[in-house]
Amino acid sequence: MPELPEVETMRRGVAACVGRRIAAVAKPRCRLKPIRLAPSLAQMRRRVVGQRIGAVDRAGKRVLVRLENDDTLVFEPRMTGLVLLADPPNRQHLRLQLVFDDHRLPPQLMYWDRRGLGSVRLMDPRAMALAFGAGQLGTDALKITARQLQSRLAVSRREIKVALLDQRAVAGIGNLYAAEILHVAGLHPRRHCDRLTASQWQRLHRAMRKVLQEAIRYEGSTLSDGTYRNALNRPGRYQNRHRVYQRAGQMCLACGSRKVERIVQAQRATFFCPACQPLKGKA
DNA sequence: ATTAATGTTCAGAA
DNA sequence: TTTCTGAACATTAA
Repeated sequence: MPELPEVETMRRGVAACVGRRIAAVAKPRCRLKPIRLAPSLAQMRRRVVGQRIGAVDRAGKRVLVRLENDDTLVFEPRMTGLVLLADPPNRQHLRLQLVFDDHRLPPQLMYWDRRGLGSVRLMDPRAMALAFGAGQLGTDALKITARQLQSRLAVSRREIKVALLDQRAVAGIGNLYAAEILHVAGLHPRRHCDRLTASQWQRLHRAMRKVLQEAIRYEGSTLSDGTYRNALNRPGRYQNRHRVYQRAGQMCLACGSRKVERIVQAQRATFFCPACQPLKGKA
């Protein structure tokens, strides 16, 4: 479930390999269905081998490894993908290796993906502009202003929880952090965007920054399945600080008066406190 | 043994 | 145009 805090944590870890040169690209043979890789391994080799890594950036929930020749390797972890510099959780789900030409440690950059829904794509500047520019990906959740957030979302008639997941409106928020953010903001997940006041948009914006920055500080959330790991294969610690996510039936930590509830929106679980997050009124 | 649940993105439909 | 639905995949829990 890598969302903005997890992907940002991966990015920071992977940035340790800036300046190193790629000597080889390998796809470990696994009997699983292969992940989406573009272009073909042979073509990717031709364009990547010999290149030095110039920078490591993030766009929403994707890790961008910039090469000297202006190509970019785009890692999209989706559900269970990891970008690693060290020791993957197992051999079985290792999908791609980029081996460095020096003899320093760690020796390689890896893409690991248990479910294999993610992808690794090599894109030139034109492809990058096409994929990330012009309304494809919204402003990053940590860069957007309260005013921008309101103007992008307030026209929608959707429920706020569902709208926050739309990456074209604001980039980086997923199911877990949408729930946490709305709890801190004191907004019911079923509130409709076009019914929020300016001060509620401000509260939402504040809550969004607070939760995401806090989660980055704790290096993201590793849920009970233990899948998410940072670039050094270490788990995050933010799961211990969740206010509502996956806490259905337990007392709300903020008010202590009501139990956290679980509902389904857009076919996904939503968690919230009915006391802290009223559906109607100013709150 | 089967089925549901997990959560991100995209194609295609409403 | 906007919003909704189901599929992609692997694994675990019920």
